[in-house]
Amino acid sequence: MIILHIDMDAYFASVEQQADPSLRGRPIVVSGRPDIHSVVAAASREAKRYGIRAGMTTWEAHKLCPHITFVPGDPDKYETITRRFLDVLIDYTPMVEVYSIDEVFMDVTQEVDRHGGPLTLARKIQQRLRAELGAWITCSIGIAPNKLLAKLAVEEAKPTGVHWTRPQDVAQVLARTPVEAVCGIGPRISRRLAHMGIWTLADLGRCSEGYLRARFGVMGAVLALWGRGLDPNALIPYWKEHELKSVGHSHAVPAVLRHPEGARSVLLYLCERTGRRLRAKELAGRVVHLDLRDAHMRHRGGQRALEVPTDDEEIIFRTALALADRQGGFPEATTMVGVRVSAVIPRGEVPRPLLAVQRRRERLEATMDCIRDRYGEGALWRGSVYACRVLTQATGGMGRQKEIALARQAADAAHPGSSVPA
DNA sequence: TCTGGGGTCCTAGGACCC
DNA sequence: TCTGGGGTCCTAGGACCC
Repeated sequence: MIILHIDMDAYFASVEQQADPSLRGRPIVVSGRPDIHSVVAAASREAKRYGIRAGMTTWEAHKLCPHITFVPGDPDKYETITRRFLDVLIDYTPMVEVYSIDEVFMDVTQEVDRHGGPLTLARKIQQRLRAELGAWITCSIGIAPNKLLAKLAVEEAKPTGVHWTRPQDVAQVLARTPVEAVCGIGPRISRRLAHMGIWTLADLGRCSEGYLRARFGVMGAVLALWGRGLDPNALIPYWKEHELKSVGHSHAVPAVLRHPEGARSVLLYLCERTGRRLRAKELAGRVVHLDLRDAHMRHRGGQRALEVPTDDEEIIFRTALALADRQGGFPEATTMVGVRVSAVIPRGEVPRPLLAVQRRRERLEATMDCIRDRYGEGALWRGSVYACRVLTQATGGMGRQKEIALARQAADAAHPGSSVPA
């Protein structure tokens, strides 16, 4: 089998540089929202020269390179470009797996001979992508007998290169690859393995499956295969796409809203977004999950199953509030709020609500969706959400105590009772 | 100056039913 | 008077990915 792993180089940053010539050749960082301390989603190759890496806080990036340009991320733009490069790849074979927004696997076993071998095919693909997307958007390609080894091979190819791991090279790769380099082995598992004296994939390969199973359960069986350079995960072509399992949103809470009332408004906003996205995808979910994080980075939350799957933001919000209450309310300084709806099924399979009040709300939500589809997400706001937004944007330079007092007032005014503010 | 936002999958205990 | 085992659902929590 011949598998390609295609990984776009510094993807979000390259897309921004391609779109805006004034950003080309400059150190730039694509990050989240400007109103909170965020993390680096992508660093341009120029930024990487300063030691800036994805996952770093924007504050660290600024320290490493004071003249860095921060660009707010634009997920829609990246998705559009991803569609375009998928169109190119599908031209070569339908056996394309979309692994993430900037990574794909291709099974080109049937195609390589026609294209003059794996290396020639990989280079052809790179040239095609460059021609279609622009010279600033480049990719690296790893070639190997399976997905596990192809993903390892692409690391050797970066940036902009091609690396082929042939079957006769596998033993060497296993001997030099540390376990934590494998996708699926995180800090926790690699620490446990280190305690057992296992550092490389080859070390792992010398363990019996039974030994690993006894210690890692189901994961042990997978580890045993990885240690021998085998991959139990077959390529899943894009046309066999698995269905979405859950939909949710989470937000770091801006400093001015880090009190229970502020967190409550953020939660309402996130429930709104989640309901809207469920409706857009014509899905409804039966289990609501809440996640709250306090100033010490401790998480609390919970989940609750509903009787009937829903796409109604008010039901999601009320359920999430009940979960928060069960935990003793919101932490005094809530730094993150997240809500997620899982156990989703197609909307059409959900029985119609019997209550008139619920049907009325459905119509209201459908109308709000229409308005936002037509005039943008900012066309409609609930009072309390809008108050928080204004506050977040307008409090720069104000004293911290005054900010908090103002935020409390705004939140109190917007939702005095327990019902959802309009 | 503390550390984003979108997901998936696994484990384990308890309730409940047959 | 004491009591098995399997299946399914719910909840909590953790690990990991890009």
